[in-house]
Amino acid sequence: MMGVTRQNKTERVIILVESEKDHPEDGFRWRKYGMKNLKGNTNPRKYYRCTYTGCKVKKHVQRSADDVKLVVATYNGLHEHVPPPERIIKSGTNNKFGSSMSQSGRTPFSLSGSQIFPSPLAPQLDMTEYYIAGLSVLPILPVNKNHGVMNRDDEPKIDRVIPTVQRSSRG
DNA sequence: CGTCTTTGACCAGCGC
DNA sequence: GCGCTGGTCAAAGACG
Repeated sequence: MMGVTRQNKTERVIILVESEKDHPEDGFRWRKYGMKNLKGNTNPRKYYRCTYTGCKVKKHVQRSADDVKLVVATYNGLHEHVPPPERIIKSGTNNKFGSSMSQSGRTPFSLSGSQIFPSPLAPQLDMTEYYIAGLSVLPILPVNKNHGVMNRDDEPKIDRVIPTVQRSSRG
């Protein structure tokens, strides 16, 4: 059936990203399955589901009512897999893992271009790093304000904010 | 032809 | 018990 379950026990990761796109790339493949206009936010919330076979990870993306440039991506669950290589390759052909890392050599963490996902069987890994790795390479900012995001079930675990601003040229 | 996006309707949980 | 809100499903259309 619908299966409308309040997953307040599921691993939840909330990431704030400054992006002009409603759905910033994170390395995984997502399929949109719904959209809803929520109260208190003029921007609609979009629901995505991981299309990876067997993966039940879901996420909803919503623009902050305070900053339209701020995209709040809430991940429900953990990926028990790694982003499909094809995805990485395709993305890398442009400016994702491939060029961005190979040329700049800068990595978000201790990850290397060939070891971005060291263990595909490590669901306990901090998936946030994966998300961020796929999103962009930027410093982490402390989250002081909740932007009024999710206050219904419990306190969400906002791991970090990722302002994807073009700061590379600014220096 | 296959995949993905869009959109409306339905159902469940919570508050009053 | 009723109403509101949030979350998900399913069908149709568009694109590669």
